[in-house]
Amino acid sequence: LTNLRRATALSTDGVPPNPLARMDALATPLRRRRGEIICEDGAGARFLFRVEAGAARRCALSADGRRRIVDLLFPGDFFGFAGESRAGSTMEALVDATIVLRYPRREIEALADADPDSARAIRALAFAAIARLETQIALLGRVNAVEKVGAFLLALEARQNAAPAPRHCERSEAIGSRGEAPRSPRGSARNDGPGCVTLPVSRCDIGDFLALAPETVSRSLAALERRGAIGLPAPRRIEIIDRSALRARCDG
Amino acid sequence: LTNLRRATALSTDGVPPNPLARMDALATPLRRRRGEIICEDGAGARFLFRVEAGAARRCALSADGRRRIVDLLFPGDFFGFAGESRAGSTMEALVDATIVLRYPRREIEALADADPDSARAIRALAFAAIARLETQIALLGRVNAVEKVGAFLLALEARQNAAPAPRHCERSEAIGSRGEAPRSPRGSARNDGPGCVTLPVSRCDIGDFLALAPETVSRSLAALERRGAIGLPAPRRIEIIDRSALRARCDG
DNA sequence: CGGGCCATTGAGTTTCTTCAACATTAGTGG
DNA sequence: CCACTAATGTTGAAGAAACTCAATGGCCCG
Repeated sequence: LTNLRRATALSTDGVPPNPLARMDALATPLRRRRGEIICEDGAGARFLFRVEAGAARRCALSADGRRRIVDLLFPGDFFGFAGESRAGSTMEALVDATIVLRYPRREIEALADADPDSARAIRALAFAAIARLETQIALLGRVNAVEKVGAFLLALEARQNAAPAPRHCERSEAIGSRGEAPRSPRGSARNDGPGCVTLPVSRCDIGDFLALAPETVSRSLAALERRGAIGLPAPRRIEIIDRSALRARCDG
Repeated sequence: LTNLRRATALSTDGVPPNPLARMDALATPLRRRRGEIICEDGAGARFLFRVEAGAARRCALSADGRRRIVDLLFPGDFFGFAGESRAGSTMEALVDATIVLRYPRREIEALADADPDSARAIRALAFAAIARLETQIALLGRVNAVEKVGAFLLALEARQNAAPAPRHCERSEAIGSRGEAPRSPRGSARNDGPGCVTLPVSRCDIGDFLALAPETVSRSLAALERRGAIGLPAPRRIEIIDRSALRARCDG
């Protein structure tokens, strides 16, 4: 995947320079503010999505009215592979100035058939999505609430660090220049400094993600702070002090 | 996916008749008995796997010695996309006469580059794996143990029914003819009749899959039986009597 | 027939959830 | 500039749920 990013960054000529750019030529960019819905229900059957900037959550409503966050999406993450025929499935922006590219599924399939490079890129994205989901399964499989939260923090840090530079600068800048400035005082999904994670989600969201009550999330964070594993300078900012203390109990 | 199966079943000529058969030409069939290891650790980085017959579980050992079942695999299911660099990851047969096809990753990638049909088939398999994992996430997100077990039963029934006929008959029969007979008195992963599921796994396995203690699994099954949702003629056989009673509480 | 694995059931304990109150912060309008 | 409001986060206490430990019985296999 790093190769793909590098190729993207270096592309300069007018011809579609790389597989991702060729795909993006088919895409419709969707710009959303915090809390706004990006797509609903069966849209996943006709479209694929990729987060370009910001962050998003994918939710599913149960019959009992409980909300489940199935996936957290950060820049570079794909979504929509499974067809998503499930009802009550929504995708919402977590921060302001979230940009999601929407690809028509049929055209993407046609592009993949015609262009092996694009097909390879799509496979890589699908495999990345699988890895993401498997990490999530390993997370949910933990027994302890503290372990769940600790592993969640490590996974979040890894994913925020894994997307260091904005890709497809030409496109996202073009969009950003005609909207408001992309800075947001508290909603940034980007990592600020080594060992420091800015949570783009509330305690309640984390709870829906980890199958925990929000109070339990709060208590688990407090417990991790007490034992010196993390620091909590602000509710949405977390310093990861003792990474091994988290990993020791949370390694899968 | 049904189109792929139909095409496979109808193929008769000598030329590699369809994408899956072209992929299978690169595969090494692995035949395992119940409990035997199919692959270990980083093998997923070099290979892809597809279950041909029987059933398998994919496990990950935590640091605390706890075992997590990350995925249950039935005929047609793929595995190995994510590279699986995680240590302590194993894949084991759940029933006798389990056959798994092992594909060299590099050759599969090369085939996908050269043959759009194969690439499309691989995408379809990857998307199916994503759907599988998302179902699993929705399962783990449930709060109640009874709900988890109920949803697990429905998902298991759906997946066992989704693979009605053995694919690639020529190949698996050729293998079966030089081994023992594929019948197994209690290990069949196939559905036996409408609304009846044969569990290929122990209560302990189910617990490792759903993040529950085996006793809780047993109690949940007993509770579902008491409320008339299921019948338990034998420990490994489950009649699904009131599907809506399971779905009402377990719909995602 | 004995041994081991699996499944079930019971009792006690830990953990998490729920309900509630309170603190903090951001946004709003006077 | 300040009060007000709403959303969010924290903390406490009671209850429910699941886990652990333990014992029992069934089944298959040697």
